[in-house]
Amino acid sequence: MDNSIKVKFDKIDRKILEILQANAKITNAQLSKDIGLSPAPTLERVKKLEQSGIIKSYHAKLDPEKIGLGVSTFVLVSLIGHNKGNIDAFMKEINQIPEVIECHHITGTGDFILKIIAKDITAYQKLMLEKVSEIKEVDSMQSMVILSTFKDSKVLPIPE
Amino acid sequence: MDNSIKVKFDKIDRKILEILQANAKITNAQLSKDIGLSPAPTLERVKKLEQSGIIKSYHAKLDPEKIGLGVSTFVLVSLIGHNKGNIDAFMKEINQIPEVIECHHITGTGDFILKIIAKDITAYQKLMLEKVSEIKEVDSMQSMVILSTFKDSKVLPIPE
DNA sequence: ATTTGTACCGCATAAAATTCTGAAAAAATT
DNA sequence: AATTTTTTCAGAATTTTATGCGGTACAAAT
Repeated sequence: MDNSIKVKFDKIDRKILEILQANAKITNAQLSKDIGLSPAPTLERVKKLEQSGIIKSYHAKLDPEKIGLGVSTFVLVSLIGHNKGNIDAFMKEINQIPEVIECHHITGTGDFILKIIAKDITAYQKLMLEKVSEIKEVDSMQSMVILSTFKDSKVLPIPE
Repeated sequence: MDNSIKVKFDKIDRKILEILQANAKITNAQLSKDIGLSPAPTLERVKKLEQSGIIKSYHAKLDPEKIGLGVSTFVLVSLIGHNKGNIDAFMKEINQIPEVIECHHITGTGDFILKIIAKDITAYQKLMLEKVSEIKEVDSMQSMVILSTFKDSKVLPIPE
């Protein structure tokens, strides 16, 4: 049995997705030229991709430095227990901390990996001590400070 | 001396940035209502934020599952040497692998952390064996497979 | 061969973005 | 405190873009 949600899209749709991932602000007219269709069916395809949930949302990407966010980190977090209750409680706390941009449940070293962004090291330390460490389900943490980012692509490689 | 690029923005700009991070497809008319200005100055502010580089770009966010990307991982990579030449060579190779979505230079355990996305475990293994491991500057690697993602916010917390 | 459905185009219209002009507010200067 | 200068704003006009609507071609199925 196959429970996965299948949404089919062809070569043209794939091209649309690639373009919109890289540049969501392109006009429909330009997009239609790039993919070799007229504007009407182009827009129709985009709408379908949105409705089907293949395109989830559109976002502006900011320059962290320019808005005063100088420190980004990954944090490996181990919980004291691995039962559902603990994980849910942990997640609830994490969701209330806007500086925690990502939270993934992972295999391997720790239980979770977080991506955190803060103004500076001082603000980061404060955040970790007063917010993250305070979550009672948290056992140990290991921080990895990002020294520089070489690649941060918003374009996923669509298979086939 | 302060070499950082200072770009000032006020409370209204901050609100614009928050909104556009969460929803880049909002119309200028609606955005202007949300922030309490008329369309003309609202657009002017957005354009300035774009020109100053505070807003870097706009992107469509896709559903990885629905485009057939079932496996995401973080990989800690140690290089055999830490000199600039090695790092540059490594970066050059990494940039040619579209499945590597992110690459950050970090402190701590390893030298780099990568975010990789692939169709399935088989494709992931193949990618790691034939592409990533083959980079001669790579010493050791440690993979962390993402079991589930609880938070993946595109909204950075703007300080002040 | 006929039907049925799908995807396309071109055009008309609606909506949105953008530009322009002048007024008001804020900041700086005297 | 008054004046000048600069910045920011609103409203209307214009341009650009998105959207909706037949109508047509093509493909698959009967």
